[in-house]
Amino acid sequence: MAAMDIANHLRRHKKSLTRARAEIWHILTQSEKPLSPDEIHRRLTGHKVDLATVYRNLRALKDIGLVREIDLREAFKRYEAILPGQHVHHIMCQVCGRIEKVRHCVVQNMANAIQKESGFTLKDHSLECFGICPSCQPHKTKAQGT
Amino acid sequence: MAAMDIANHLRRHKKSLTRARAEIWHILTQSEKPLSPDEIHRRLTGHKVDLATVYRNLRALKDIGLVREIDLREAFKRYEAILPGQHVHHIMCQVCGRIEKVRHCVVQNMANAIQKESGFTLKDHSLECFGICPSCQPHKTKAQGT
DNA sequence: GCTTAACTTGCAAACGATTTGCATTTTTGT
DNA sequence: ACAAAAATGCAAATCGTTTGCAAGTTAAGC
Ligand SMILES: [Mn+2]
Ligand SMILES: [Mn+2]
Ligand SMILES: [Zn+2]
Ligand SMILES: [Zn+2]
Repeated sequence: MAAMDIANHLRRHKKSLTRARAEIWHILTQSEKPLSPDEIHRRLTGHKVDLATVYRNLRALKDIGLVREIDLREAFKRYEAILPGQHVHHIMCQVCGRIEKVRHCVVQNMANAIQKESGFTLKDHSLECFGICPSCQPHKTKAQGT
Repeated sequence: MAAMDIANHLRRHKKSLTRARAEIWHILTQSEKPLSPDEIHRRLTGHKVDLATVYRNLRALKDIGLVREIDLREAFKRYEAILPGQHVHHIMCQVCGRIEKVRHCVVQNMANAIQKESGFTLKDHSLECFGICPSCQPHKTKAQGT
């Protein structure tokens, strides 16, 4: 989604390109990981933007398909820009909380099998992984108790 | 998880087998779909159980690995009994809300690829699908506009 | 640019799912 | 049955998120 296109995308949906929206969109496109509403709010540096406005805009951007909402089993949701040609999932470290992208999408390969098994037409999916990152791997010692 | 084993499983974790727990567990094992705390609460027929107790017990059962918490993009979480040898995901109809099991797990096949790509040790994952169920399929007519 | 309608925002209050403090009750292990 | 540990009911608190409304901004046509 070129920075230029977002305005058109918004206009098509009768939405304005406001300062808050532009800044939120910028923050999301720059971030390497999905951000919480609060994190986004704290990164807003220009004119004052209310947290409620952040929520309203995240919802608006999500509704028109520019932003994806992600549940990583935290107390809040995270949001990330949907970039063209990118289908991304995530893996979060259960020890340190680090979040990385997983570009591998397993679901698309199996879409047919899932549709066949369920009889549903598959439209969308959530896939998030949890594990232990390289830095948090337990150190192996010679003793290998139970 | 045989009905008998749950008591032992609880005991191993210093948890009691209370009437509320037994009843909640029974409700979960009988349900064909994951239930919300409120749905569970409404299905409790025996002696009075407070909704807070339902929440406390769902958390307890989840913490000791008997119950799984599921996010289907609703305002609440759903819970389901973890039965031995079952690895299940779900697909929800975006039109009528119907929920079906997806016994197919795509992630396990790709676990190695994901671990290789991310460097993480994969421990767990969430995978939920969304689509349109057979009853809600749009009726096809001869006209096929854009 | 000017004008007006449509859309958005700040602010404070409301919401709703979930959690928690505490006195009381139930369950457990002996 | 008994004491200790764990769980419960109840009411209040929490906290992420939403909403009403008056005021401010943006979009579109002159
Ligand atoms: Mn995918
Ligand atoms: Mn799976
Ligand atoms: Zn880590
Ligand atoms: Zn349906």
